[in-house]
Amino acid sequence: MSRAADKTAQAETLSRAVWTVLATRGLEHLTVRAVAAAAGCTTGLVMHRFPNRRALLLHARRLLHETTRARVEALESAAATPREALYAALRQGLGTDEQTRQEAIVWMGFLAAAIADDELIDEHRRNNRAWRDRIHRLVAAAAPTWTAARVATVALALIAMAEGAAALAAADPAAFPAEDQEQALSVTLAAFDLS
Amino acid sequence: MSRAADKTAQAETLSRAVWTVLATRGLEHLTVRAVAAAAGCTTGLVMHRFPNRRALLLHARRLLHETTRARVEALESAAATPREALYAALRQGLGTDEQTRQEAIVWMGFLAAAIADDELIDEHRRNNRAWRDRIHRLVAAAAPTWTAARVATVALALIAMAEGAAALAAADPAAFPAEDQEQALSVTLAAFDLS
DNA sequence: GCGTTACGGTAACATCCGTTACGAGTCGAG
DNA sequence: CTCGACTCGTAACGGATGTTACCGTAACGC
Repeated sequence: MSRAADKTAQAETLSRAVWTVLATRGLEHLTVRAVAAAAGCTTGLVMHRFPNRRALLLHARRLLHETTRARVEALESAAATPREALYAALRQGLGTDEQTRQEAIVWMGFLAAAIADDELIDEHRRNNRAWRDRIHRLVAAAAPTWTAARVATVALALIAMAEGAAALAAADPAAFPAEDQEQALSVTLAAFDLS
Repeated sequence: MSRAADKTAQAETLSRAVWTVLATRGLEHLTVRAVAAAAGCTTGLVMHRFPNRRALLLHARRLLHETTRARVEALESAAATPREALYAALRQGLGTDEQTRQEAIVWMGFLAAAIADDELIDEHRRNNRAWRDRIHRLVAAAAPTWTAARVATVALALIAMAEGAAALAAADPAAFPAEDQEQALSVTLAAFDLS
């Protein structure tokens, strides 16, 4: 038991180290040695916990997915109305503070790494489709009279906007401050009569 | 003269090789040798043309910026009205065909590489700000009665949507087909009364 | 025609990478 | 207490990477 708990705790520590390296040094410096240094251990522990580097990245990717999913679900269940839930879910997907901006950088690093890795790209697609389906469901609940086609189109527009705003803000926080992103989201929801 | 022309032509060939490697193998395999192989030469030519790998990437990044800028300006000057120009500019920023999807992948690869490179991140910011200013100008022309604040907010929403749609489509073309992206753009412009 | 110069390929260099082998230390069962 | 299994750090290996030095060769001025 405690052994198993220790193992998962170590895996989580190493995954967080992967995020740290990815956010601060970028994909090109994401080496096993750099991860070990960020986690405060040696490469021996890393390679004992994961069979190889790809498995390490895949676990870190999945843990990031799980973390953000849990956060969104908490926001969603805390919301009073579907429209509040929709706004809260989209808002956390922007790059409005240091944490979400770093998440966006890590997100993008994984995506760049997924170009040459089938498992990573599969994970990314599964993740993005689940995210789209979630927003789809919230839009449908927020606008019950809409046709399915309009729900799908607006859901796509909304997740694209959140994704793009996060990417823009992650690379240039000064040019895309939090208030501007939130304003853009609010104005767009209002234009769709979803506010 | 011919020497200078040859030099710039070679630099362009090498930059296109950088794009090819970045689009097909990803940032992790973007090595000097891979670029030389894609360009059909050896590393000697590459290192004779550019002082080091970073200069090679920076040149490829700037050439990509210049290429897309020229394409957008051509679309803009060919448009009859500001609203047509706005739609055309945003539409080419989506990931609606193989070329634009590959451009989005390359774009993202450069962004991932820029995390650890000050010159690359500066280039990216300059580029994104110019792009935002262009859309800002087109929105202002398309909606002359709007306040400056609304123009800025809507411009941000629109470039975020285009950027995000391109990223989503580049990673998962099957889930985000061209028609859906175009539909989302059209519907959003209509919601803002810009169609 | 000849010497010079720039061009580009070859090969080497030091370094860093992922991965593996091995050994010291630790914990628990009998 | 002893022995075996497990954990993790150390060190090494083969291979790849960015970069440099060197050398043949083709083009250009005189």
